[in-house]
Amino acid sequence: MAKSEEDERPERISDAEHAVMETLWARSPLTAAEVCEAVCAERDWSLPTVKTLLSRLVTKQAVETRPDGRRFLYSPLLARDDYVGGESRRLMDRLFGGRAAPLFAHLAQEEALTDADIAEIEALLKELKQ
Amino acid sequence: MAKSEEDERPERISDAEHAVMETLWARSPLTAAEVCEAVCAERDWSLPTVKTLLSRLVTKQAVETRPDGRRFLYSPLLARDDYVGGESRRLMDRLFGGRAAPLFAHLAQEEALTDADIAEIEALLKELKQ
DNA sequence: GCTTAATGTTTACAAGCGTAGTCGTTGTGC
DNA sequence: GCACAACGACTACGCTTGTAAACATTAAGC
Repeated sequence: MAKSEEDERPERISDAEHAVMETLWARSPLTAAEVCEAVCAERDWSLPTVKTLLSRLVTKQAVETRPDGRRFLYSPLLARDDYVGGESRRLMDRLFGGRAAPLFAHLAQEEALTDADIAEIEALLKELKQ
Repeated sequence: MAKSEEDERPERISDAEHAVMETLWARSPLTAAEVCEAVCAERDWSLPTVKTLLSRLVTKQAVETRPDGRRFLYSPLLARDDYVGGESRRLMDRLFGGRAAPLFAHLAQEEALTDADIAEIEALLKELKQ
């Protein structure tokens, strides 16, 4: 047991793969055909493309399969929150020295914040402080 | 003038390229060798690697060159703020429906916010509201 | 004048990604 | 029983990325 690292390699999920994940996060389990129904139109993909992406996601252990007769039902293994958290953190680390405040400041400065956003954030802050 | 699109293709900057950009944002203009001095150790790169990345960045119009005798001085053409803004927006759009509040909520929930962050954000909010 | 060191340009090459076609198997309708 | 449709697996292929070596040019030192 010289290798304690196991395999915990998060295995980056690509952009196209992410679109498939979103579909599965929205509803699962789904067959490959159902996933295609949900995304093929929007992204202008063919069914084979979706199948490839699903396979890759299975390899990356982001999606799991359950046999259902002759076909598979696909479900997310990776939780959306984990993915979102990882990506957010990556961005913060790369661009804002790992701190949230500068990120926030940037958004504010860019006027990317709506009044609703501001109100919502204020409410969150209040909660955090108590 | 049938083509009004010109060329405004933001041309995604890769991870490795970004490291070079950070160097140039920190100080510029720099020669290739100077850029290498700044990043080669950390990323374990060789000078040729840096040269390749610089060329690609020039192609992508993210960096400009000024001849200095027989060599070039490299400077960023793309402003850091623009890059950071674009990347932040991309993340928000992809993962948070384009809204800042959910992103913020996520950070809060993940306890990625330090007390200092919270204080800073509060101050920003106050400013925004007035 | 000629070798050499510095510097940009070109070429390389494996891995990852986007996109999709082909193949082999197998349940199903007739 | 058999043709066919559905489905996953395998293969493909061009592009980008990470990483770097080979090459060409040229200023500079001897």
